[in-house]
Amino acid sequence: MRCISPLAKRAAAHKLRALFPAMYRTKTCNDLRKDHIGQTVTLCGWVNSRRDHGGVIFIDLRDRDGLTQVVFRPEEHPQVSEASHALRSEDVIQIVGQVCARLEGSGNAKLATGDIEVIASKLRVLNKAEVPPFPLDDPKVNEDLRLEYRYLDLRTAPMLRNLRMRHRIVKTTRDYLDERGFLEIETPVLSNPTPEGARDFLVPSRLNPGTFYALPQAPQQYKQLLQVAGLEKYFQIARCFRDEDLRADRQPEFTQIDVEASFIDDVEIQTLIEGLLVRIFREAKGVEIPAPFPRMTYADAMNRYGSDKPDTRFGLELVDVADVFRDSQFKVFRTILDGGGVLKAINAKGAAAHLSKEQLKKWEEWVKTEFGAKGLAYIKWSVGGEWESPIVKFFSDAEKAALAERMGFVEGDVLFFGADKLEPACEVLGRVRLRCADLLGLVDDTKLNFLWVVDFPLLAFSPEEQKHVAVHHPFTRPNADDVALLEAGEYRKVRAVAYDVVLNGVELGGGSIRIHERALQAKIFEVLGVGPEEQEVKFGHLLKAFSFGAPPHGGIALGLDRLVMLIAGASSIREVIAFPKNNRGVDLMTHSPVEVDFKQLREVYIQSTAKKG
RNA sequence: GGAGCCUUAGCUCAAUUGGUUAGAGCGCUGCCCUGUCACGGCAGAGGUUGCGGGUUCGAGUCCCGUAGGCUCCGCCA
Repeated sequence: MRCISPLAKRAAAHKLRALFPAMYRTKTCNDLRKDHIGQTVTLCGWVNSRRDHGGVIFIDLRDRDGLTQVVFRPEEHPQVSEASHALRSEDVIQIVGQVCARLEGSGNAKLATGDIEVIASKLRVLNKAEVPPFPLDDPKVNEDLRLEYRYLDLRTAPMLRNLRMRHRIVKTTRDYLDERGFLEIETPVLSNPTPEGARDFLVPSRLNPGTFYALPQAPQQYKQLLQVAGLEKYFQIARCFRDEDLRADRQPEFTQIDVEASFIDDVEIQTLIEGLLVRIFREAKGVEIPAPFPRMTYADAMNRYGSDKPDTRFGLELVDVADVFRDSQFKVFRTILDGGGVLKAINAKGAAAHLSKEQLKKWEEWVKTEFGAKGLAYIKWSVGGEWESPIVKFFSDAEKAALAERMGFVEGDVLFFGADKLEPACEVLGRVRLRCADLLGLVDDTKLNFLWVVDFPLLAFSPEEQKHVAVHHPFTRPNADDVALLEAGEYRKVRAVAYDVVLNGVELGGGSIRIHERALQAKIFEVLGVGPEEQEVKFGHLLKAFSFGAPPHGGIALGLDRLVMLIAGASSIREVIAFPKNNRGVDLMTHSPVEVDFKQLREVYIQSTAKKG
C-alpha cells in the first residue's frame, strides 16, 4: 500500500471540497420540475438503473423521495461521461449538473420529474456497491431473502411507503390525543411477570440473584396506576412482548396505541377511538369513514357470524334451524338438540358448482383436524340435480321443505350445518363461512366495515384448568346490571363492560372499564381462584393503590401494527415493521436470538438446560 | 405440540411416465452502440437440484429421515 502523508490527504480533501459545494445536495430526486430549468443543482442518491448507449448515458438517480434522470453527455463533459461508464446499480453518487428540459417528445409521464433531466457536469462516487443479491424492484422475491437483506428491501418504494404510512399514523395519533388533553407517559419495560395471559419474556436481574423481570405483555397495571395517580388522561405508543407462537399478524414484540382515562364511561371511550380512527384514515389514507360505528353484542356476533370479530362485508349469516329438527328422526341432530346444543346452518349460494363431493369430504376433514369438530354436515344441490348429502335420507319431507324455506335453499346452493354446543357449533360454522366467502368471491376489498363488539362475557370456564378465567383480563368491570348474577354464582352469565373494535373481521383492539374498588377486585380474584395470599403477592400493590382513592377509569389498546397493515393493504404484519422477526421469532438479518457464552450466563446466575443438537 | 405447502443458476421459474450433456427470462462479465427510461445488439461465465440415506441398470423426478421458509390449528387477554 502506498503511504499518503496526512498533509497530502488534507490537500486532496480540500481539492474535493473546492470541486463540490459544501452541501451534499441542494435538491432531492423528487424536487425538480419545469420551473427549475436552467438551475445548477447538486443531487445525491443511489443508481437505480443505467442505460449506457456507448456515447450518451442515462442514470436514474434515486433517493427516498423519488427518481431523477441524470444525463452524461460526452460532447459537453467528456471526462465525467467517461467516468460514468463504471456506474452500477446501487452505487451511491453525488452529481452536479444543470436542470434542462427533456428533448422534444422524450418526456416520461411515469416520473414526477419526467419533464426534466439533469445534465451532469460533475460526478463523485460516494460509495461503490456490490451487485445486490436480488432485484430490488421484484415483488416476487422470497421473503426470507428480503429479510436477510432488510436494509436493501427497505429501499423499495412499497416498503418506504409502508414506513411513511406508519409514521403518519403514529403522528396523527399523538396529535389527536394531545389535542384532547392526553399525556404521553412511558412505563417500564422491565417489569413483573404476570400470572394471567400470555407467556412472558424473562430478564434475569444481575443485581438480585435468582430474580427476574418480565417484559410487559401490555402496560396494563401501570396505566391503571397512572389513573390512581390522578393523571386522568394517559396514552402511550407502547411496545409489548408476548412469548407465544407467531402468525402472519403476530410478532413477539409489537406496538399498541395504549389509552386510559378517568371519569369516563364505555361510550365515551368508544367515541374517542372512533374519532381517532376517522382522523387516521383521513390523514393516512385519504378516506372518510362514517362514525359512530355499529354496535353488536358478543352474543349476536357469535350467533350470526360465528365469531367475536365478525367480517360484515358480506352476508352468509348463520341461521338457527333447531326448531326444524326439534322432533327429527335423525339421531345426530336430535341428540345434540336434546342435550341443550344448537343446530345452525349457512347457505353458500351458488357454491355447488365450486365444490365436488371430494372437496366437500376434504372440507369435513379440514374442520375435524383444524378445529376439532365432530363433522361437517352438508347438502349440495347441483343445478338440475337432486339433494346430495350423506344425511338427507334421515330427513322427513316436512323437514326438507321447512329447511329449504328457512334457508332460501335453491338449485346451485350448498348448505353447511353446525351442530354442537353453542360456541363450538358457531365457531366452526363461522370458519366455514369465511372460507365460503373466499371461495365465492364475496369479499369486497373496498369496504371498510368497522364495528364495536360489546357485552363480552366477563368469565369463561376453562376445562383444562377446571376453573373460571377472565375473558378480557382480571381488572375488567362487570356490568352493573349483572352484579346480582355474580353474587349468585352464575358466573358465565355475567357480562363485562368490555368492547372490541373490529375492522373487516380483524380485531383492531379492545378495552374495558376497570374495577376501581378494592372489595370488588378482591371478589373477582376470588372467583378466578386467586386466593388472598396470592392476591397480596401478585397484585398487592394494585389493591393497595385502589384503597387510596382510585377514580373510576377505563381504557383501550389498539394494535398499531395490524392497523397499519390494514391501511397499507399489506398481507403480513412484517410488511409494516422495519425489522421484523420470522415465524420462529428469528431475525434473519442479525440471526437473533443467539447463544451466549457461559460467563455471560454466570453473571446473571443462569444455567442453560437446553440440549444441543 | 400438531397439520399442510414449498426448497433446481445471484433472482423468478421450467425440465413429459424415472432415461442422453438440467434449460429459459432477468441479473452479472466483456465488447459494440449518442436520446434511453423494462434501451438495443453480439459473446461469455454461472448448478453438490437444501442436506443425509434408500429403491433402481439409471433419481431433480419415487421412498425414508433431516434442515430451512411460509400458512394454519393449539397457544396468544
